[in-house]
Amino acid sequence: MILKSQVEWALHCCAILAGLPEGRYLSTKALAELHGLPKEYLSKALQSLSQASLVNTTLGPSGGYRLARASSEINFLDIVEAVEGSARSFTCTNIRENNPCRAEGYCDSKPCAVARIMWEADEAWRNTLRRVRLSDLVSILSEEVPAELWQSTFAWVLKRAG
Amino acid sequence: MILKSQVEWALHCCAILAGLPEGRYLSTKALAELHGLPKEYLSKALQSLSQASLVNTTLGPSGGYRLARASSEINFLDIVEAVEGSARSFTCTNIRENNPCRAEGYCDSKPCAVARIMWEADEAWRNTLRRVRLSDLVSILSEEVPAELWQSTFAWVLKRAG
DNA sequence: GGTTTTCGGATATGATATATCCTTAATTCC
DNA sequence: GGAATTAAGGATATATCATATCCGAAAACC
Ligand code: FES
Ligand code: FES
Repeated sequence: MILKSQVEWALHCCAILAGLPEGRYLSTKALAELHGLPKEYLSKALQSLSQASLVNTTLGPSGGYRLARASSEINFLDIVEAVEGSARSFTCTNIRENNPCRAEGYCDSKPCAVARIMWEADEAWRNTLRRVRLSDLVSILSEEVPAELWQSTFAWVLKRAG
Repeated sequence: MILKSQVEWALHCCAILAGLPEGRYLSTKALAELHGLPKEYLSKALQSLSQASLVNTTLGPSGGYRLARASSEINFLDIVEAVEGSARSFTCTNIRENNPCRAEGYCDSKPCAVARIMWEADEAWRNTLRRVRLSDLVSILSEEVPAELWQSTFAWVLKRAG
């Protein structure tokens, strides 16, 4: 059970977009360069964010991506589910139905106990991600990343933001 | 991020083994038949349980599997990790290192904030699974499964247990 | 009109999950 | 001792999914 690397990419990109001044856009090219990622493939992750309405896009030479709402209104789960999908990690294939002792036509009323427990764990994972806002990540980063690097990075970004 | 179906299989098999009388073994063949699963492939899941020391095995005509310890001493995480592995679902590929603004040779002191948050969610998932014992599942099942089916199933199992 | 950009579709490649087969060694039963 | 049964593990095949690249269309900017 491994999340795709697109999840990491999307999170880092959102953190950068969160620092963008109102109304400016940042292109896939800039985001790919900044993170050392394949531009074409990163583009797919950004498209997922766009389809989930987490970011707005515009075309043309000064186009690119920006957050669709305030970074305090976007949480980690929004981003993770945008690229990873919202399907549960555990799927019940109902093998209990194959029990040869079961009466013909017998139908279970509830989802089975095994699945319910696994789904509970899934919910705990989701709840943790739901509680962390993108703005929280930005706060942490702005404290942890050396001030010099933090500033030069946003200077670099602003030079490329349309 | 999808768990393999072996996880479901292992959980159901453990629930059955938990109902086995002291010292008896149940073969892969019986477990596969009971759940309608490919015997050879289910065998791989059971081997994983064996390598994790969750079950004991014995060879020969009356051989098979039994729990290595009491069902109250085995939790869901034990079983899930036995077949799924214990690697974290999120891996930090350190793309922050690719930032062109970083000074040469600069080395980060801690794991990055993104990874720490994702790992926290992972821990929440694991903790939930850790809190549920195999004996808890058996209790739930014994209440939920119709008494008739529950009894006939264990009669079926006992007839095949060596 | 030419350039730059997002978007979607097509396609290729690699890794992993799923599944089967076969050999070996241990155990039971006769 | 010999035959039958079983788990363990290696080899292999197939399907699905993650990763990655490429291209054409449409939109925006100059
Ligand atoms: S029948 Fe297996 S998890 Fe529901
Ligand atoms: S650098 Fe991306 S998660 Fe650590």
